[in-house]
Amino acid sequence: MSSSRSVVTNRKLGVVQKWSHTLIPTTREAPKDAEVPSHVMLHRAGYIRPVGAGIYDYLPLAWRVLQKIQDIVREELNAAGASELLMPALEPFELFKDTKRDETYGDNLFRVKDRKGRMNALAPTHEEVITDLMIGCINSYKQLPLNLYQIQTKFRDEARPRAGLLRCREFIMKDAYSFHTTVEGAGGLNTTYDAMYRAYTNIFTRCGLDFSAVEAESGPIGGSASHEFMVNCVSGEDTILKCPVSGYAANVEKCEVGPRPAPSKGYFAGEPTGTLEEHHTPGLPGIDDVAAFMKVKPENMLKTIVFKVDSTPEDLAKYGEEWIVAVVRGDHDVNEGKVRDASGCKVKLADIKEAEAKGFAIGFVSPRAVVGKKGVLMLVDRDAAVGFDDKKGKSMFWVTGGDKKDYHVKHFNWQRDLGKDPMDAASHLSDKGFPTGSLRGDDKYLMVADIRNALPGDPSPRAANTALVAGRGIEVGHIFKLGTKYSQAMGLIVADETQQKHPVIMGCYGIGVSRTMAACVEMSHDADGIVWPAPLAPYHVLITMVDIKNEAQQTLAVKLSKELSEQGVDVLLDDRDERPGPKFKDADLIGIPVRITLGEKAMATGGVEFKLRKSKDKGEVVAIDAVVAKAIAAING
RNA sequence: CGGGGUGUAGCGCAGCUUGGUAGCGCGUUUCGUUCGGGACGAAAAGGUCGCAGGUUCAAAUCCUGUCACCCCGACCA
Repeated sequence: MSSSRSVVTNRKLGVVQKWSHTLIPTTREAPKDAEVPSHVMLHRAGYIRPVGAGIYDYLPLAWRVLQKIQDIVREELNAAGASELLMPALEPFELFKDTKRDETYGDNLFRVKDRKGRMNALAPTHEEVITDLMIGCINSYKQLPLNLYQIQTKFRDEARPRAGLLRCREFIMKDAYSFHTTVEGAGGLNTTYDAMYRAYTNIFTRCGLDFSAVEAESGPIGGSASHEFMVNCVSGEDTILKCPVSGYAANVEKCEVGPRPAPSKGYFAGEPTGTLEEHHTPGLPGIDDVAAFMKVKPENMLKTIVFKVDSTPEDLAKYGEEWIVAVVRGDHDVNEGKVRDASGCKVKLADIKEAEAKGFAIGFVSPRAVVGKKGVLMLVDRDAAVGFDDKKGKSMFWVTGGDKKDYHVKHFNWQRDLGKDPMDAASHLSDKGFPTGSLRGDDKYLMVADIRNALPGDPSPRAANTALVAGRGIEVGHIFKLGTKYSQAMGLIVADETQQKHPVIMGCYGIGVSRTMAACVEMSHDADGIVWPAPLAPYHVLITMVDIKNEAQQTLAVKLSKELSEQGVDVLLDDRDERPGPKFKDADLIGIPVRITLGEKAMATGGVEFKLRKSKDKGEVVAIDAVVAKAIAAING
């Protein structure tokens, strides 16, 4: 055994674990509060146990899976040029005050008071800590670029922890931070970002996951500055849209809608379909309720959402309070990020009381509400900015709010009922052919833009005549171009060749390690239990002795375990004094990829039974001296 | 934070309406018979009914408060 004790070795031995010597508390039933498959399976198979809301023990099997994920993460990040370090989970609260994240993170930040009465935070992420570290270590461009990462427990006081390991208050995360003097060129942020994108692709591919890399809500630098890595599975809580031709994929929060032809008669143009009728619509909370009551389809309604501009103190002094009113079709959803981008203003959903004081009858607002109000820009989604239905070849029929409580109107017409002609107000066309307006202009109070969430069936933004298709996913990784947000706020400044001082440009890159384990189970399980991809399985091979008292089986179990582990295979040996039934049930539950069963019948013919967890058949008998090679081939295959 | 729900043995549940000495299944322990997909028989251990008040001769059960957990929504670098 001397070789295995060598300090320097190129061998990696597998482990052999006897089931009776470890803790695998399988259960027939899951706790009633476990609903999602990963939660049920990880509990029943003895991987996790709840400690509190959103807090779990990782039992030996789970910890082995987590370590395998971490090993892959380390190898790929090290190969991508990153260095591992470890920062504390506990940090002084002042660090969060510098970047105002004590406010922006809000109640999600765990706060801990120490014996001296000083406030500390349990870190939800480490931008502040690492920026503070770098301030003390880095002062020249010659020391950059750098890419540093850690794998560590993170804390977030989630409003509602749920779905087992998928949304926890304490979880394991890999977080990386890169530091640069430039965005472009050698050593720039983009180079590292691309390297991390490749590293993430390698990591999730090596984990055996079916995943998509999708564009996510952009960072402060703009462009495609953020990508999410999503495990594809129907139970995912995020909706993603993909273009089947170009490979473009994006989170629904971000997804662009491809070019659509402008209305044939022009935006807003169309004859009234009838006189504007007022209808009393009491006690109808949603668009669908109103639509049903008015006997129209939601797509014939206009939904009007009031945002308030999050003004800087300077703008507030100069322009006063400013508002953005977004109009979309009733069956569409307003996308706040697109409203922000189209208007060029940071916005937030208006406070109901404040908006009502301004004269917006929240819940019953129509486009008419903006007319005559100062400091209001109306953004109209292109699908709502029409008056003529080109498909039907006749003028559109709109139902919208009555601008007073419990009233809606029918036969709203853009040109007639706004009080001003919108075609005139929005007479300037953007380079995309949209009418444009501006918040601080005089009479151009409205503009047309893409401000709604994309939907399946919408045209792809990257391929002609192609429709977007929907999928669902679980976010397991996120890479992000941070820019100078933290370096500027905290003063991480370096001098360049000409002694000019610049804030350092940063990127950050996260992987939810514990969530990846759960997402993998969501993606890969059946009615009987977990089906691990070999790279993440806690053990590669499960050897089951049908009768532990049978000496031939004992001898063979030891022999096969030794041969497999010497080849680097991790072996779990079911040596429990149980009847075969429960052993097979447990084998399926815990999901080890290869099961080798030592039983009298097969051994009488010089063989053992060999079965893959993922296959539905009953397995086959394999000659004893061929089984090691066959197992390794199956694991590597 | 809004809406809904649940706390009774390790797990899953019944009992509560109509107050009267706490039960079932699984699991656990022992013995026997079994032994290839969650065996059978016998015996046994295990619960201050989430917690605190109150009503009552008497509270798992009725009342008040409180805590915990879960689900839907809001939220989610």
